[in-house]
Amino acid sequence: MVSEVRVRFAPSPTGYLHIGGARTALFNYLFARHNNGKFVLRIEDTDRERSTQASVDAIVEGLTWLGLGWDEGPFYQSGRTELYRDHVDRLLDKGRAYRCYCTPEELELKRTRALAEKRKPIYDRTCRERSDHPADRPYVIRFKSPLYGTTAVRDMVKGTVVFNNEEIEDFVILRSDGSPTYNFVVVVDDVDMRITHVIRGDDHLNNTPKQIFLYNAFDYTLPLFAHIPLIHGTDKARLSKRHGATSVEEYKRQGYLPEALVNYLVRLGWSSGDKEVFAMQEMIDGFSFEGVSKSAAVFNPEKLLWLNATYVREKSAAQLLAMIEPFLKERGWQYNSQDAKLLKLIDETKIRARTLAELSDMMGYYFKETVEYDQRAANRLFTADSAMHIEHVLSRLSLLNTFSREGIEHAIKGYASEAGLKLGDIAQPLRLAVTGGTVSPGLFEIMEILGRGVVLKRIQAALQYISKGIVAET
RNA sequence: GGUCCUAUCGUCUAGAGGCCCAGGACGUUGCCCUCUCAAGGCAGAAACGAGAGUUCAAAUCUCUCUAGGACCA
Repeated sequence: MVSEVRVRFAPSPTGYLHIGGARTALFNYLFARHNNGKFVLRIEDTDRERSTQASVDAIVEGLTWLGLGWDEGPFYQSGRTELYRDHVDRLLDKGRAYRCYCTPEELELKRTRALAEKRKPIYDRTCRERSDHPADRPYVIRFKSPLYGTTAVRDMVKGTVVFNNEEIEDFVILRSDGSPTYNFVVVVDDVDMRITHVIRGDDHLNNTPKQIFLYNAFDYTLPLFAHIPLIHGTDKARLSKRHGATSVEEYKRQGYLPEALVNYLVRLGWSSGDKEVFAMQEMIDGFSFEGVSKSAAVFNPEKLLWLNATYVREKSAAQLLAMIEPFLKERGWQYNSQDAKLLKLIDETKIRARTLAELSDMMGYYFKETVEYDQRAANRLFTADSAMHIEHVLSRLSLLNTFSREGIEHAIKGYASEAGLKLGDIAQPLRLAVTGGTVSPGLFEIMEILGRGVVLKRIQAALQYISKGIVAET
């Protein structure tokens, strides 16, 4: 029987869930699901100074929001110090590690001297064969790295990458304060959690030979590695805060849908032919490392926006209303989830909105008691001439038996043709009167949704506004 | 500085020697539709980093260079 696939996502809780981290999590998740394996969440909180519970919460919430559920964990490294200590002792007993008493000052001196003599600034292994154990001096524990030969990393993305063992020093596995180092802890944890496939950012590729040394020293079987390329900002440097929004939570707040973000992220470094839009199940079914690219990808907010828009469009009005709830609240707008007219308005508006925030903003005229006019548009459209036309339309609208889309259209188009106007000539001033702006869904639909009372009131208000302006001018 | 990774339109990518004077997507330009804005439809501009080599044939293989990135300090 082939052993079960087990992968892990192992973030440090020192900030929010980063876009890059989210994608690493996603690839792990997809690989696990594709292979009916297990996805483990491990919190790498060995850096107690910088790790916070708030950050753990943010990571958990972010993953949950994205729909990347894990099967085991979260496990915390901070609760596993015994295990690490025990493993250090095992290496010591085996003679694969040793205590190093060199002081930081000595090491610094060795380094600068090596640099001056154009040698590699790696540790010179002074303490490697030392047999005394001065009890009163602080020490670190170093791993006895092989002195010659090569180490090959077999990577599912990069292929086989060969490192010269001479390049790799006797690295520290336990600091003088007794805390284990990253490379050591990762190996112990991955073995302990029976991780079969290590999928992580390619910033770890250079660490991998050290980790392979450790696997070998413990006689553990190696996992398979997959080092996925990093995400870059527009300047091709690793994505960071100065490139704009980098936390998953920020995208949530800006009104992006999790499906859209996931879909965007999966296409950043992975492809399957020409397909662009993927449902989660399609990603799971189609995912493999064959389709993962080797080079870093630049994060493109425009494309994410486009994808988000396509997902917004596919949602029903009821779904969208539920989703924009926090956005409406934030704007102080009251609403009723059973409001059929609001649902209708959402249906009319969603095709024009790219985010939930935009969708909400575009419907402001529905919630506000009165509208404020876009000033430039008002100067252009609210003229004495258009006031005259608007007044005629007003009287026709007030005469309608039923204030329906068809009736409204008939009335307005009828007036326009009788007056020898193009529909646009009258529609734009009316739109401005009713919504306060020049951009909206179809005017007749909007009027029907707002209802006779509001429409007539707003047209009257516009007429008043215009007449005031004209008086002021003359 | 050392080691390692990478290199197709502005961006994400397809392409695994002839199907490629390079395909799709976002963005962009023009046109159509149209009450505005979107959406939609149609059309267009836009790339194999450079140089050697291998081969009848190279975006695809090899080497050098260049450029970017990551890691270690």
